Amino acid sequence: MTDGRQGRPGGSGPSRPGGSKAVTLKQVAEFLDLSPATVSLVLNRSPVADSIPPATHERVFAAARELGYRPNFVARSLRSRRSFSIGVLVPEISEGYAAGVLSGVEDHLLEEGYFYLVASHRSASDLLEEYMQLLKDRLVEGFILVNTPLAESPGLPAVAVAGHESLAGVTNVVIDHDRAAYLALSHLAELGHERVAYFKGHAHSADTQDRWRGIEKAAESLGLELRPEHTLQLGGDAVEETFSPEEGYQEGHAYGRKLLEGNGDFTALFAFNDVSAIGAMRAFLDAGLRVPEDVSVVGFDDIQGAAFQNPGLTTVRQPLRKMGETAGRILLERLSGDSSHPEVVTVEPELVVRGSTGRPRPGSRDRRPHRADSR
Amino acid sequence: MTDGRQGRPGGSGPSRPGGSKAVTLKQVAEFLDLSPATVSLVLNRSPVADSIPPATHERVFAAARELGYRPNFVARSLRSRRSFSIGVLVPEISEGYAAGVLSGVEDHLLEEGYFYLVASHRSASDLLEEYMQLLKDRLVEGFILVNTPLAESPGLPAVAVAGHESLAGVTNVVIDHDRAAYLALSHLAELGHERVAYFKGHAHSADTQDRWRGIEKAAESLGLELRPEHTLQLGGDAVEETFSPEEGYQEGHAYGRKLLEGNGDFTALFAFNDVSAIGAMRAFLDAGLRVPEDVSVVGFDDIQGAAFQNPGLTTVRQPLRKMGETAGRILLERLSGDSSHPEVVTVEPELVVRGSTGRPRPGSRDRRPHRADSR
DNA sequence: GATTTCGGGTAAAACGATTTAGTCAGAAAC
DNA sequence: GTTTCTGACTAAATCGTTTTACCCGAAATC
Repeated sequence: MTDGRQGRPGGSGPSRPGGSKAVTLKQVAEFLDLSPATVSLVLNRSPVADSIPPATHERVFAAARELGYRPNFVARSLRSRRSFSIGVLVPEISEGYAAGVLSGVEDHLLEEGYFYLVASHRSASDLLEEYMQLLKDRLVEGFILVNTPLAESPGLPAVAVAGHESLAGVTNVVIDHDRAAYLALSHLAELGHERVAYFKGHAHSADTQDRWRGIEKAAESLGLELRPEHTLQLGGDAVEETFSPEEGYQEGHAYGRKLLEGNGDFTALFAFNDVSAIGAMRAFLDAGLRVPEDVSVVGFDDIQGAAFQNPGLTTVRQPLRKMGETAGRILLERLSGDSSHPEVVTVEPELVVRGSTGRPRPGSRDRRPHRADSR
Repeated sequence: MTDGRQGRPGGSGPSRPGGSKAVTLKQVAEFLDLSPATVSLVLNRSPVADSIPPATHERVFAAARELGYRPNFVARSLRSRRSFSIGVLVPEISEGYAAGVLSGVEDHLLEEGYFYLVASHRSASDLLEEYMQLLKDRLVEGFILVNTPLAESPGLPAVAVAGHESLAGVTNVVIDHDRAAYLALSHLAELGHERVAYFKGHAHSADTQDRWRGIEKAAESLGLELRPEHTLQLGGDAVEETFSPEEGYQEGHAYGRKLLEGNGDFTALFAFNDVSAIGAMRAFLDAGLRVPEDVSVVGFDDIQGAAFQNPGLTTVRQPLRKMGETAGRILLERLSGDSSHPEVVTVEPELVVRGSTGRPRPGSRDRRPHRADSR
């Protein structure tokens, strides 16, 4: 709790509709024939007020309630130099990722009496800096940076979600990629798959590297072989560009076909994200393969559309809400004086099994496109 | 622009990293050997400062820049009783609808120097009221209510997006349902469809009624017949409940089957939203019908997954961003003194044609489930 | 030469809290 | 009967602006 202070006037209190000005501390004091100082000390449960008798405490609270006193937040902010607000920077708020994380952030903050100000920087670093400055001007007490690359330490406590760099003083909340890779691959291995193809993410993304390391470890521990010809890097030479879902889908479709054009000797695909998985799945279906009978497909993220595919996409869900909650919690802990903070916190992904994965066909060694009757 | 005031210190200005306190107006004044009043008047381009010679103006600006002066936002707020913030209330921020609208809201507000505070009330009216009060405490200058039912007038200027009621003093930004219905139905009519089935929305939603009226008008003007046996109401008796996408999909699937169990004499479906459209599309495919050859399907919303269906879902896109922008613009206009405001503003939907619609089969009059070979 | 008008400012009162350093009456200690 | 404590408060500074009501010397007007 921030501090249990300032009991909220009960729902029954007078609500001062419209016209009349808000009640100030001074008015409460006059009403009680006390000084504003006393009223303030009592309402804030200051230790200094310990010597004030219980009867007075009660009179003060009763008056505050009766008059519908609500402390002026701005005045209080000015004096105490606290805003009970934090700044959240995201690439774009309408994106599913950012929105999911925000939901978790909000949950925790509002409970503790904080609000947050959001700004979408649309991956423009000048905008990012400008917004950070504006937020500091507004006295935010800390930052949460969602998927936002940062050149230098912000001057305030900060927590990054899926941060790209590790920066001094910034805690990074990330998904446990090792675990994610293990969940996906052990699921496939248990079903009997031995030859799995992969889409790697775009070259410059931090996620790409971490995830790939996770895949290497998991493959090793599960006895799966990683073959270069089964590994396609999405995006090719694109330099950390933001792709629209549409493009991601197209890319997945193209790379799915590309996989088939290789020696095709694989029974499952672990894609880098859901959109490319869906694109690839479509390419396989178009080529007359059946999913999951001929090829199993696993995605990553669990976007909205994943469940509505035919078959539904098996995928590794990122616990966005939880990541947001964690980020919010850690930031608030730091704000209330906990100067020690971990450099990185991982959260557990979750495997969502749907229809796109199944056992490989027994004799699928030399499989080739199997013409389905329909289409 | 809010007011061009307070030239931002150029990027080259001293940035006072960490330690040293922020520069105050008083310090600037002392540095210049002027009074704080003068400096304030000049920096704010007050008309009172007209009598101050240009040379002094320049000295003041130069000093402000050089010292890296940034006005204390909170102090200014306290004095001027303005916060340059607005409160946004949404059912749940991670929902695609709210996030899309927010994106538009943000766009406009940030440009004008405003920030916004969001609170998700999760459709609990007590939470809603509590948050509104907390936001008022924080001196927000107005509200934007996204898809949020309101019992009584908030005490501040407000704009609702997809508001359920029309409330005094609250402008309602809604999609033009008449136009939306016309877009969808004229597309189907042009393709040659004559018998169209409908999913109506849940009974208690305002959208349901408006949309249905739009459908009636459009059907009439296009010479389409509305048959009761082709009209299914989603949700049955559910009382304004929030359904998860999963449930919506299931419902669409069930109702799609229900349609087929009727006399089945329809060649197209106009669903209430994308999830139910996708569910129904799946039901049709499961039943061996082909989309769009046997049945065309049109959705509503254009959710993320709509494009990734097979076939891609033709749908009426709600211009969420634009609705947010409009809401933001109208609210700011009201805040800058424009007391006249429309009661309702409609924005134009957009038809997105994908693969799920096509010409009906010529002799489809007496069609019955056509068993496809696969499945 | 006395009055008015300007030009170029400034003093000081808000805004509404928080908080430190007292004050002041009465009880306790000596 | 002083002195010393307490207990119960309060005065006033402070946070950093904004803004109204002056002020004062010099030029213009009568």
